[in-house]
Amino acid sequence: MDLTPFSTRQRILGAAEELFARHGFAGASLRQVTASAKVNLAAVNYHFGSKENLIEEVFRRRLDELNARRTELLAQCRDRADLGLEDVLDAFVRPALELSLSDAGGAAFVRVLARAYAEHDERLRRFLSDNYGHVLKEFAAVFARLLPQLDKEELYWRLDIVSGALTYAMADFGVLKRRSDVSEQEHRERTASHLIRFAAAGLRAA
Amino acid sequence: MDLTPFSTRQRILGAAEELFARHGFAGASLRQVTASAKVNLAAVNYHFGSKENLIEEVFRRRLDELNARRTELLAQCRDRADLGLEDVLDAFVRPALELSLSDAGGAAFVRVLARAYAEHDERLRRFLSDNYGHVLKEFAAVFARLLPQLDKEELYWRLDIVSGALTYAMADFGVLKRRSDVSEQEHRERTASHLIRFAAAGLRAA
DNA sequence: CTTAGATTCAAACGGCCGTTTGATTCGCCT
DNA sequence: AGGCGAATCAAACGGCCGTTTGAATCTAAG
Repeated sequence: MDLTPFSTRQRILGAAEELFARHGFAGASLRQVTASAKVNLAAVNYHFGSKENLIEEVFRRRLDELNARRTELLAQCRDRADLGLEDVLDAFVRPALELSLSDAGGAAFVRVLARAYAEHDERLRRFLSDNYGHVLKEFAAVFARLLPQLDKEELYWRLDIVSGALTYAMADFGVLKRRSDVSEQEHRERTASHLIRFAAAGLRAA
Repeated sequence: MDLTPFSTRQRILGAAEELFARHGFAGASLRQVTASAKVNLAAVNYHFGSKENLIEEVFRRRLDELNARRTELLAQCRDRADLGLEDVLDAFVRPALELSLSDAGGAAFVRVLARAYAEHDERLRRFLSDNYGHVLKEFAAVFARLLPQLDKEELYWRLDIVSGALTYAMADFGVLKRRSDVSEQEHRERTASHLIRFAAAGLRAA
């Protein structure tokens, strides 16, 4: 009987995701990762080449899907005649919300994403910018159309603030604790909804 | 001629601040810290007892002053008759802004603070909550008075989002690059000003 | 000057780190 | 059945980690 139907590769990625979320990239060792994944220590370097590459693969596995979904929802926005700020914000936030609800690893990954910002690592930033920067550009263009009163610089300031608030809130970094009478799913959906209303008001500010 | 007029203790704290900001708590080693501070390796354990305690002291040194200044500005708010949201937000943001402009270490510390959120470390969170939680409570009370239309839960949601956006923006985590024709000081002041306007609009949202 | 306490120092401690090796096992194809 | 590449394994590599030691060096009071 095989209790571990997932491949060695997948089990490593899953364990790395959770441990990186909890202890950071430097703080989580490959020994912890491989022990948690119940695979041999050498498997990481066999399948990924190095810890650095493993980190990149942890991002790639989730971001490919996340950004495809964002692009898809944004395309739906473009067709709408009565498009509101809230719709575009939803197209950006909802995929992250869905990811965080999909499974335990998805929730962990949202925290990993937030850690990536804090790390300020140049290689990691370039990797993210090279692979997923175009999606952010597409969103910025749609926001620009909806907020014609803002000049380009002002718009970029505000989008930067929005992405910060979003990253922070979805990663559950705040001090706000989930009430015990609210399910994890309900809690996250409320977070997203509050976030969108707050961000829309901030973007519209005089 | 003594080129290093600061005490061993202070030089360790300064070097630790900068290296923790750049590489994180796990990523910056005591060997890097003591080399950068030009002190003996053993000095850290002599003066602070452990790396954990050093981390706490890095926080204490700056937060005591930061929160005293916040409390002071908040007290001035209480006396004003025509108090606006922006004034209270300013009382919260300005001390962080002043700190980040005071010296290189201050700017580094603002990033260290943001890292503390990302670390999600239980001991660190308790330390921050125990020592500085009362200041946040005072601000929350004043915000509650200015936003009577929001119930308590709604208010806490929004303040949580505000503190996230603030932490993220002041730590320069965004992708927005400072324009070369704007000084570092001017850049940070604009950040604070944009932040306050954005947050005020978000807090006022219907 | 002497002495006691505070501080600094080089060196070493055991332990964990990321990575590599070379042998062994597995799964599949002819 | 035999062979071959892919995958797994235990073991070891050099190196850096946080911490401790005990001697050397300061500093200031008796």
